[in-house]
Amino acid sequence: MADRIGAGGPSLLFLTDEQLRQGIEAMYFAYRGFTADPDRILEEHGYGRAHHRAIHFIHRSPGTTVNNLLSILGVTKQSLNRVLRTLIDEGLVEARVGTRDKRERNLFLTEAGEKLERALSEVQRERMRAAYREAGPEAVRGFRMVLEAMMDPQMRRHFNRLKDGEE
Amino acid sequence: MADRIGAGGPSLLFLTDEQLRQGIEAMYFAYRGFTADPDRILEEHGYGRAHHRAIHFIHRSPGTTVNNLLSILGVTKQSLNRVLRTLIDEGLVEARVGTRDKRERNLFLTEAGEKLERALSEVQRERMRAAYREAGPEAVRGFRMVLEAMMDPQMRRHFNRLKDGEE
DNA sequence: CTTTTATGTCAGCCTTGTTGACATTCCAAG
DNA sequence: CTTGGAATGTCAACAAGGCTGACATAAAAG
Repeated sequence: MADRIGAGGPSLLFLTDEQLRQGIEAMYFAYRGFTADPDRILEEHGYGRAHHRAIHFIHRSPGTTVNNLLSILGVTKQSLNRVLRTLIDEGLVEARVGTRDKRERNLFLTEAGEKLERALSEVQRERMRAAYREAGPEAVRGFRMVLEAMMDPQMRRHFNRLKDGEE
Repeated sequence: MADRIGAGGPSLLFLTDEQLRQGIEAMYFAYRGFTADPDRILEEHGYGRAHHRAIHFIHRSPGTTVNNLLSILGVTKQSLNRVLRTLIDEGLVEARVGTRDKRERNLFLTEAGEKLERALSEVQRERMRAAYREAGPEAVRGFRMVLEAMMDPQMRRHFNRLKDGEE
């Protein structure tokens, strides 16, 4: 015990390599749970996580452009285009030619798109709600703080912009 | 303000759909950061996340079997085998025939394997350390609590078994 | 001896990422 | 008005890493 204190003090025990490694594994296993429920629904429809991400952020920012979506998702336009094409062809997403700049496409969910979005976010929120309830409000604040500190600066900007957009 | 209290009380504000959605987005963006640093190193070596996961858990439990790894990673043996084959062929992993049960293969990292593991976990721990330091010990406890509550029961069992194995 | 288990391997498919090349549309600067 | 460049779409090809199904082998278990 004395040597542990000598190694940095009890207040820094949460920074030991062992603690950090447990945090890494917790992050890995938790993310598996985080995606498990939506994955099941997506599979029924023949979609994947890429479709989920597009649907989520279009729902979140109706009328967003392809470029903005590319910046949030961090993939190539070809990848995103393939996903968007499917969603548009199957009537979940509508792409309206931009009013100000006609080169841009403003993306919206159709009624069918909104319906799938609700189904996906419902199960994901339910898992989050159960975890939040079990851990309590104080833990949730800590959870949010650590996650935000873990983001790349550019992702943090996107995160905060989305957050502040609907306060 | 009064209607918010009426909607469930101030202590439950962390369970509003808006709060839950922010938690979902935080999880998504943070996971991107979480994997970004190892991904860069892996790319230099021509490996992917699947190799990282195998290396991590073999390092974590030297002598583990293929079956145990399958159960932790939740992929098919064909998928895992492809990754292990590469790692064995390139001299990062050694597969010794089991002593007790000769059908089993006990997996170990070679010196080269341990070296890559150190490089990968170093950058990942560094990001985790920075986030932990910024958020503080209380936040880290909350972070861990929420993540653990978010896991599927089977993953939580794996997580706790790994955790207790090296206390 | 037969069955089950642990593992490996081959073939083929899917999603989702990548790069490169090229067409179209259209704003904006000259 | 013309032209350059930006935003977008599209086609082709490729790779990683999931998946399923089928089959082989060795060894443990009954």
